[in-house]
This record gives sequence, structure tokens and C-alpha cells, in this order.
Amino acid sequence: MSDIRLYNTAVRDKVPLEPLVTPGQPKMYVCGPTVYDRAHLGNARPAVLFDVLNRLLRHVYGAENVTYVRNFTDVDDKINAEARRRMDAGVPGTMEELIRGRSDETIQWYLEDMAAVGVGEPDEMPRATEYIAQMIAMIEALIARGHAYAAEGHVLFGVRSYDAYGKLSGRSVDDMIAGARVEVAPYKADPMDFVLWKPSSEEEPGWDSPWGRGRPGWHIECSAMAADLLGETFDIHGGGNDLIFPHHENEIAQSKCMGHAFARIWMHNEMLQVEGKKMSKSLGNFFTVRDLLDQGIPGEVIRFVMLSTHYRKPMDWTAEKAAEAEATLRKWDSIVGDAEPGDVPAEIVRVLSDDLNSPGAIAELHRLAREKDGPGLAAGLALLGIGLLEGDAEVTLTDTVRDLVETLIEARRLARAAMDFARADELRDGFAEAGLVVKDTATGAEWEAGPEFDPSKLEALK
RNA sequence: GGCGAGUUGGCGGAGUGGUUACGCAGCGGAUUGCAAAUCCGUGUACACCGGUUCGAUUCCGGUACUCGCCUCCA
Repeated sequence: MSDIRLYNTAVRDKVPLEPLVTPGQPKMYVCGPTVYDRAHLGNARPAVLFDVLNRLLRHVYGAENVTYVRNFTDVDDKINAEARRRMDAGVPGTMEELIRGRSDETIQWYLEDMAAVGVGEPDEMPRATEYIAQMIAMIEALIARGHAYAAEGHVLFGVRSYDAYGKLSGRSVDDMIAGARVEVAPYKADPMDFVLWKPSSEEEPGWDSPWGRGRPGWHIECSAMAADLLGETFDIHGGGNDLIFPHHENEIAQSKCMGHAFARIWMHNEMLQVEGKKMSKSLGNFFTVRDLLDQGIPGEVIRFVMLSTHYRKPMDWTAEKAAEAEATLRKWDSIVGDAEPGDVPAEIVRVLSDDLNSPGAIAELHRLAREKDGPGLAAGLALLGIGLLEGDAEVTLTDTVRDLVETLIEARRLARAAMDFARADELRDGFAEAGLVVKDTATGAEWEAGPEFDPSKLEALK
């Protein structure tokens, strides 16, 4: 029995995670990325969020009892467009090969970039293209049940056939039609009907189906993969809150109309902003996780910043936050030292169990750090998946440099002993100038090479 | 226009019907030859207006402002 409570978008309130569909064995599905390009920073937020939830679930229920599925959407026009661009640029290969290549490459990048921010791999990472048969079967069943219809090579889901359509997102079909700004395709019986299957041109990826060669719509992909891997009902379905409508609304419609109970709890993270502005692909003001890593911002820092704001609040990424996080992680590293993780602090589990209150958990980490509880801090960090940063920069020093530093440190000690403070200060300032960090302690001076350490600047101090 | 979220001290950011987190910065002190580092101490802030209440930042209603979704988007 756990006390985990999670905010369920479907009822707009926190609800107990238990009872689980299968007692003792939580099952979670999260909408993963469409693999057409590098993951941007916003993509990392749900990845980190649900990674923490996954860690919490494994801690509480045992790793072997948790099933976490996160898909890759590898059927998408943006992937096709990128492949087309490559073909036009003279990259060898058929369209099919180029599309597949682009997906494979992007998936690899995604896994690397997410690993850099401490996100572990889910138990299952299905690709949409591997579940086409299940999707077709589901579409056929929906037609048979009177919830979908074929028209001009398309298959559409009839939203009027599902009374609860709009419940998750809190909209009515009539309101949506009234506010619609898109042209309605002539083959749609109702303006809000959405595509389950659409025809493919010669160069677009396509699969044979009862409705001709074509490809699935986005929404049916997740419904089919979730049902196949987790069953007709499972505990948690997650994603960014921009997926509530239409993606999750449509998933619910499809799956419920199959007679599936589908997900019990719907979790959505708020959007991420950068320096106060919305980040989006269409606005072009976004940057990728890889961009930040390449700028020398450690993945640990990115993760820490992500977790320092509750997932249901908008989060602003700023350089200032990153700097603060980095300082904290270096400080904590000196406190953890060589300590082995101890028992996971109960308070951290308690706080995280309250709808993943990661800022509260971080506050608890601060308390452990203040109390110099290395094992507790290490265990808490592990539960959150936060790695530390070396207090000392990874600088390889030659013996010659080492000797020079020792000599100068000793020279400063002698100068101070002789009350020659002018010389002592000259050395101290010189150390700072060279990027050498010197701390005076009761037992003598300790030093370490800072990130900007430049031994050549020490020569002048001799 | 429809749907939804937010507004907490200099900044970031939790939480709570009454004892007022936490981090950073600042300030004071200890220590230090001076610094750095470290340690100790220090801040009654919860958008506005009503209501409920013995008591509201916390509950209810309204106002203002900000933001997201309604179209591919995490």
C-alpha cells in the first residue's frame, strides 16, 4: 500500500494511485517524441518528469513490478519532409531508406540526449511502424462498431458516435466547431471527425490496408501500442499538456469505443519557457538539449533545473537558474564525498508521493546537506536521478606543475609567517589570476585547480 | 470567442485555515594579517475587492494582469 497521489487531468484533482489495475504492479504509458529532429529542451521535461515517477514507482513497488512504456512516433510528415530534403540534396538511397535512416538516427540522438539528463530507458520503447497491423485491426473494429467510416481512401473517426468526446479537455463538440479555424475536408461527415488512416502517395511511407495503401493517423498509434503492451486498461497515461487536445482526447475516444477502460489517470506537464518566452518549433526560438550540453551545461544541471519547478507549473529556463543549480551540485558533491547511499529518506518519498513534488524533495535534499548527511543525501539524489558534479575540475596536472604549486603555496606560508603580507597577497592574487583555488584551513592551505586553471601564469610568481 | 492554468519576500520556489518552508542574493557576526572558503544569525511575502470564519496567504465569489490550449508541437 502506498500513499502516492497524482493529479488526474480527467477529474482535475489529485487522486490516489491505488487501487492499481493489477495490484502491486503499476503500468504507465507516456507519449514519446516524434522522431524527426533533435530533442529540444521542452521535450526533456516530460522525459525527466516521468523518469522520476518511474523511479518512485520502482522504489515503492519494486523494479520488477513496474511497466513503463514510452513510444517513438516514427510515422510523420516531418520525417518524410526531412527525407525528401536529403534526397533532393543528393543523399543516396530510396525514400524508404532515407525515412528509416532519419528515424533511426533521431531515436539514437534522443536516447543519448535523454541519458545525458539522467533519463533511463523505459521497459518498452515501441515504434509506431512496428504496430501497423494492430492499428489496422483496431480501425477495422471501430468501423464494425459504427464509430468510424471510410471515405475517399481515408478512414475517419466519427466524434458524434462517442458521447463523452471532449470530456478530458473540457470542450463540447459544438463549441469546437464554432471556433474552428481550419477548412473542413469534404469527405468528413462532421467537421471534428479525425483521421485514423490516410492514403499515401508513391514516395510517402505506406502499408497495404483494406482502404488501400496508406498510413495511420497519429492518435491511433498510441491507442494501439498502449493496448498491445499494457492491455485494455492501465494506470497512468502521460504527456505534455499540449497533447490533451486533440491527441489524448482522440486516444480516449478510440480506445473507449473499443470497449477498453483505457488509462485511469491522465498526467500532463506544463510547458517550458526560455527566458520568459514560449519555446516552440514553429516560433524557432527553441534550442535542443544537445545545444546546452555543447555549451558546457552539464546534463545534471538541466535535470536539476527541471525538477526545481513543479511539473504542473510553467517552467522558465534561464541561465541564472542553471548557474545556481551548478553551484549547488558542486557543493553537494563535497558533502556526499565517498559516502555510499544509505536508506532512501522517508521524507523524500513522502513528498514525491504527493503528486511528484520535486521542489519539495529538493528542499529536503538541502536539509540533508545542511546536516552533512552524506548517505541520506546520496540516496535522495539517486531516487530523483540527479547526478552530482565534481567539486574539482577534471584537470590533469603534471608533476612539474604540481611541484610548482606546492612550492608557491609553501612560499606564501613562509611569507605569512614572516609577516610579509605584501608578498603573501601577491601570491594569493596570483593564484586567483591563474585559476588556482586556495582555501586556508586550520590545518594549512588546501588547493585545487579551477576550471580555468592556467599553470603558465604561475611562473611569474616565483 | 470557447476551455484551462497561474499571480507568494530582491530573485527562484514549496506549503498551510491560526505556530509564517527551502535555496540564491543581501545584511550582521564568528573565523582570517586581509581575503576566499566555512560556520552562526537575520527577512511575518502571499495581486486586488468582497464573502464565510473567532481567525484566510490558505475556502467561496468577483476584478485585474500573465500564460497555455483550441492548428504540427512535450
